[in-house]
Amino acid sequence: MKSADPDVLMLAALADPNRLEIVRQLGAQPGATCACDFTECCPISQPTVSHHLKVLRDAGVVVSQRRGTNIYYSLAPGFAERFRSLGASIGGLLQIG
Amino acid sequence: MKSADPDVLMLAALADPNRLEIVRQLGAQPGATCACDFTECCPISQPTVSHHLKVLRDAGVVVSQRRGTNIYYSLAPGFAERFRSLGASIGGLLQIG
DNA sequence: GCATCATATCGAGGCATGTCAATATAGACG
DNA sequence: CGTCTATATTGACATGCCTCGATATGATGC
Repeated sequence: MKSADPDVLMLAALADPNRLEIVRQLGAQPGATCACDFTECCPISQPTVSHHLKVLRDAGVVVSQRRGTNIYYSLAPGFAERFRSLGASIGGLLQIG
Repeated sequence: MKSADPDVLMLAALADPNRLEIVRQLGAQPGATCACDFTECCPISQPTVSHHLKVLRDAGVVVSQRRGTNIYYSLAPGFAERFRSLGASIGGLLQIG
């Protein structure tokens, strides 16, 4: 069943309420966000947050960066472009305006 | 866990290889496509195609229209816009170009 | 080295989802 | 009405995913 398609992987990564909330928070903040902050935004435990971050990382949605003990996450460069071009490839003929 | 968020619903609907293929085919073709044509594009049975089409319909991704015995599907009007605005709400600050 | 904090991994439980065969519904045409 | 084609629904099974508690890893400071 494993879909090797990176587009499906990206969509699946976003298709979870908690992960979408994480990604939205990352998009709303200018810099990077500490992983510890996500335990507050979502009603899930720390291991679950870590799991979701791994899914997002594997899908190429976010990137991580160590800073001392903490690990900071931010949207992957080129993610917005990837999302946009996927939308164009899907509904290309309908983008009238 | 039922996510009432329509964005999550839309993303989940697209996050399946066969459904994404169906949606891509709908986006690539100018008019509407007969449901019977999707049994060729994907290696799945007719009931499964019908199930996927229902998921896409429930998520507001596609719309159906009866024409005699056949049922024709096309991308829902406003889907492209919905997808685009979701991308903007996620990666808004990163859309530099 | 040892204690501590932050994050990741492991293992398991429970629910959702994709898939199919079988059957039902709906329309078209005699 | 009966038959045929096209699509949807049902029921069942297998697999996958989200979640957690427990534990491991990794970095810091004493």
